[in-house]
Amino acid sequence: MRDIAEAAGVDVSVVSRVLSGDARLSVKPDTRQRILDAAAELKYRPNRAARSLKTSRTMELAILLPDLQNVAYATIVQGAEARASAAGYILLVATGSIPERVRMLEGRIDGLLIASATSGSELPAEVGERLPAILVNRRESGRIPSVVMNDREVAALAVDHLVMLGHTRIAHVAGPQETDTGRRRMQGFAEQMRASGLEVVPEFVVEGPYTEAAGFASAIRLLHAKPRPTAIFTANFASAVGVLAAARRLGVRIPDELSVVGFDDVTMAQFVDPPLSTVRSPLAEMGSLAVESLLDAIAGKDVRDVVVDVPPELVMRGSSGPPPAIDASPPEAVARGGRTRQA
Amino acid sequence: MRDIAEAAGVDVSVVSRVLSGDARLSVKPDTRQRILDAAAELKYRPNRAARSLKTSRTMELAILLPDLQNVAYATIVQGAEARASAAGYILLVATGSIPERVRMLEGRIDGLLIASATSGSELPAEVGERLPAILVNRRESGRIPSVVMNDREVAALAVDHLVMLGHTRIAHVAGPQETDTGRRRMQGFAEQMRASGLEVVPEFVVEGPYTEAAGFASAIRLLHAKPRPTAIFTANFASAVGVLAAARRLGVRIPDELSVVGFDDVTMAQFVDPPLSTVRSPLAEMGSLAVESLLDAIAGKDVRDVVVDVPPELVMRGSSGPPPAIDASPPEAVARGGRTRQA
DNA sequence: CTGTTAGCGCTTTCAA
DNA sequence: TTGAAAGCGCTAACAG
Repeated sequence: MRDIAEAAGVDVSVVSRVLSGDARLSVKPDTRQRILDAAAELKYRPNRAARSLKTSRTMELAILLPDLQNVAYATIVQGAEARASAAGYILLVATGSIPERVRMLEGRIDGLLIASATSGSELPAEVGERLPAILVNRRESGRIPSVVMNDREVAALAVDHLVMLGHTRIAHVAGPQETDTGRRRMQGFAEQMRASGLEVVPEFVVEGPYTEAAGFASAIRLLHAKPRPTAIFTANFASAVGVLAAARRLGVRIPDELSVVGFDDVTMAQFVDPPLSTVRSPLAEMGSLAVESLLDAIAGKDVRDVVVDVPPELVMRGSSGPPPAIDASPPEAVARGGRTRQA
Repeated sequence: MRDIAEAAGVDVSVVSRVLSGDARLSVKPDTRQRILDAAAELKYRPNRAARSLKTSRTMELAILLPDLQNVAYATIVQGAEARASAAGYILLVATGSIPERVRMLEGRIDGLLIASATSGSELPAEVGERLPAILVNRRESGRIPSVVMNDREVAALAVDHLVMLGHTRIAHVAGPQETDTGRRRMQGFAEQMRASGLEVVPEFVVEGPYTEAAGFASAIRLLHAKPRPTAIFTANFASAVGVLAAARRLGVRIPDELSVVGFDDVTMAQFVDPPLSTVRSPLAEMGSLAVESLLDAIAGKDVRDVVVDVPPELVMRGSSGPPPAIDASPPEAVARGGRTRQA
């Protein structure tokens, strides 16, 4: 920068003003141009450390993820990354233990997005205080504002789809109930069941981690129930894959004997067997809005909880259909039974 | 830091030495303790920007990924992240256009891992020069050292498995031939075919992107060939999923009529239909070694290309088996045909 | 073993 | 519209 000043015949402070893109043009166009030329000539590259030291801003954000393997988070990150870039920020992606990561990130970032599920109070004190933070895809009572999608509505849409098809014995392979998404999706399931005049049978709700293995195990249990459910709504994609595998293992045909609807419409959903009907949720939008909130928080505005209001869609594929005939009309069956006894 | 110095009754330079964990203990234990206590008391947090400005090191690395959706890269990142953390570095994960990302990362990181496929020369000049860099999972003639796994060997293992099962008409759903992994896996395929005395039929090698859709399309083509292959080796997991879907679509039974072997043993492999036989490759090790090389490069050592030497494993599941009877013994069939004609 | 000193490269008052 | 000057917090010679 000193070199540029010299080359342009001005003071470094002027160079700084020009190169920082200071909008108020208290610089003669001629001078500005000379500086710009000199900078290009000398291939000037700002020293971020010096700039950070002076401004105490790093222009870096970070997002803490539970797991890089979960493709749903990849989509959230895409949305967040796009928004962050647009605002001139770098987005750092990290996984692992929250306190440990916060300790390592501390001082290197201007703000933190937390998408990891935490068991409550393990957030270091500085998070949300000295370090602006936003919870993504989860809410928590406490000082940190959140950005979530309307999981209940999305879940309700799935249930509604199954109800419309004629299902009445609908089960739910739920996510971990210590996670906020797991709870809200289950709530949406239960609410929509009741709203449709259906009972939430306790044995038809099985909780487990968001993994294929857990989905598999849960479905095995559900499919051994008598009578068994005619439809299963799973709280994420991996679980749905597990459910499909379980049905296959037990020889339960989909969708003839069992309908399955998943959560989050990932690319692979259309390539599994059968192609998976899913509800599509606004993951990218959530990431993008989370960054927006975070930028507000950094700017010192006070930030409220946000619920992404992009309406979910249902993508119907081969894994859902009407319930098996005998189940489609249980009242008739009962009636016939009655008649039989009368006869 | 000044406050600590004051509280401990020493100079800030001593504080700096103690808190930087300077190994050479040219500090009286007593003094050291006083400083440590004061630091804890005052909740001292180092200012990274100031430190970076002085040392011109940021203790941050970055890895550039083609795509966050590809779970194989998630595993590479895990390995890299673990190694980086152990060395006190933060690992930044980024995707997108290389030149653009490099521009944004420039000055914020001490080194760069490049796992994105690039079409040749689009690497900015500073990469590998001012900014130490290592190519991960791909090689390229040029100034940047690489860390790769032995893709040829891994691919050969898959072919060998199929040959041992008795297959002779083996096809390959190859990755993009403009990527290094795509080329090397195809090479491994071809070499092992020849080593097994089998011919590489050009129509049995179909190239495409590493996606489900491409795998699907390639398999449709392969399965329309006459005679069609009895086995398909795919260059990644997503393609294998596409191949399974295609076989299903055409009513080709797996493994009875067609064996499928995938590349990269991801969790989901055991939950698809049928469970996918795969070769397991040393992804995490590759990530870890890549960071190791990068640290060497940062330290100014000269770094050579590395090939991860963890031997691959074959994980046999339901998608591979002996070829259909008529194919298992083509010589016999011919012989019988001969006899018939003789009769 | 500890203190003195200079300065990393930049921004930002303040004064001219 | 430009220049002078101070200093962000830390490290690393070097001297004592």
